[in-house]
Amino acid sequence: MASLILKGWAYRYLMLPDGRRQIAGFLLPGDLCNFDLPGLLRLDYSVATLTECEVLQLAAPAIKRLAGGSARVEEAMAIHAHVSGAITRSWLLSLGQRSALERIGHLFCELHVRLRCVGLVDGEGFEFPVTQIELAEATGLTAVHVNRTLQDMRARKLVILQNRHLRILDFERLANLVMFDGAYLHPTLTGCKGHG
Amino acid sequence: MASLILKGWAYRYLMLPDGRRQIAGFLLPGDLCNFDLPGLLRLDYSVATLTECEVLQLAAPAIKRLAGGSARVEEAMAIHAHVSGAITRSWLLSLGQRSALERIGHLFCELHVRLRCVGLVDGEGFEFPVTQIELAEATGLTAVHVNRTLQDMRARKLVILQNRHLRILDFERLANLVMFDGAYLHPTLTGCKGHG
DNA sequence: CGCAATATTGAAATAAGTCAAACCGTGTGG
DNA sequence: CCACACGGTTTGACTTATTTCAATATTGCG
Repeated sequence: MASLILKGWAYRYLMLPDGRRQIAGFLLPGDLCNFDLPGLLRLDYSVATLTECEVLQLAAPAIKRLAGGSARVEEAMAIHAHVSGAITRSWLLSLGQRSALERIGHLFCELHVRLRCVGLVDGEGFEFPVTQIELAEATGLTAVHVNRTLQDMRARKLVILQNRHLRILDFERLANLVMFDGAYLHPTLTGCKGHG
Repeated sequence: MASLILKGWAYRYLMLPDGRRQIAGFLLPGDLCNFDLPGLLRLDYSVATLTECEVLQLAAPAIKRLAGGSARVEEAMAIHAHVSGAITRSWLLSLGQRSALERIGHLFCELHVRLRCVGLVDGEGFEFPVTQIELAEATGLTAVHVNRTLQDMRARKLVILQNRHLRILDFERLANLVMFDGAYLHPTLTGCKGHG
């Protein structure tokens, strides 16, 4: 059994017994999650939603039928699995090596590209239903520091973030500044037809 | 095509264009890596070795034959894939939320459990061919800070690390201190037959 | 209106980083 | 067999990015 997100935002997270929490990835429309685990495996993370979501539940036999029937579907699932691992690794790189501004900026770029692939970005940017607290939990920073860093980014005219809406003012410049290279997202294989 | 590590240590890593480097996981005997990627996918990470390694290369058709032929093998590969994702997520939790001592201690616990599963731990601990520099790159810290933290751990009689050999003096105490819970490694499904 | 959740601000504290030197073990070559 | 070169470790003094704490706005919403 797997879940295909049709609409809305969700996220994966892990927790420490003392309450510290780490968001381990955002789940956007088009994303797959909650795979059936073989045998006695226990899931190591939890999932929560940020907005109302529409989710298509795919029962195991249906998946097998689909995947077995068409090489296309099988390949798409392999691509999805790989890209989703690559995203997690890119977060690892961010948390381990990047500064606060770089982490937040890189995340913005990731989400921009992923949302663009599913047609959720327009000239005005995109809906961004993530509080500063959650942003902090995703980037391994403090909400206070996220706030200050966001102000810095605003002052530098990198982004406009208000009313749960994010707009990247100059994608090239931001991507350059935070060393974002979207190749790992394979946007061309993931629904999006190029153009920047 | 995949590679099965038979002997030796290796690791996955990612790099930033300016040279910063993040180790994204250690590859130990019994681990699988370098899967064939569908179509035009480009691998987002690199692999390097810490010691001489013996690696069994499995060609794609051979894998398919194996996996298709036996539900056991297929399940084992699914378990491996899941546990290896869980390890990456646990690193994310470490980098995002844990202190220096917790990160290093947690990594020691992870490696202890994984190596025990493949019979590479005895009463004296285990071989640990990782320099402090690499330990720093794995934990998102500075080599200098790793050094000082290690001294602290030594002083607290948590571990003995010398001559590329690591010994955890009181696993329970260390695991408790750094909030290590090995459930995500599923040691019982991964070769090891229990006993603490 | 008025709560409850967010966002923002300021001042003070601290974990971790930087820089730079010294130290150590070990293998190599003269 | 000594010297010295190399990678790794250790040390000290100092800087800084980020956290902490605590108060004050602001916003969305029933």
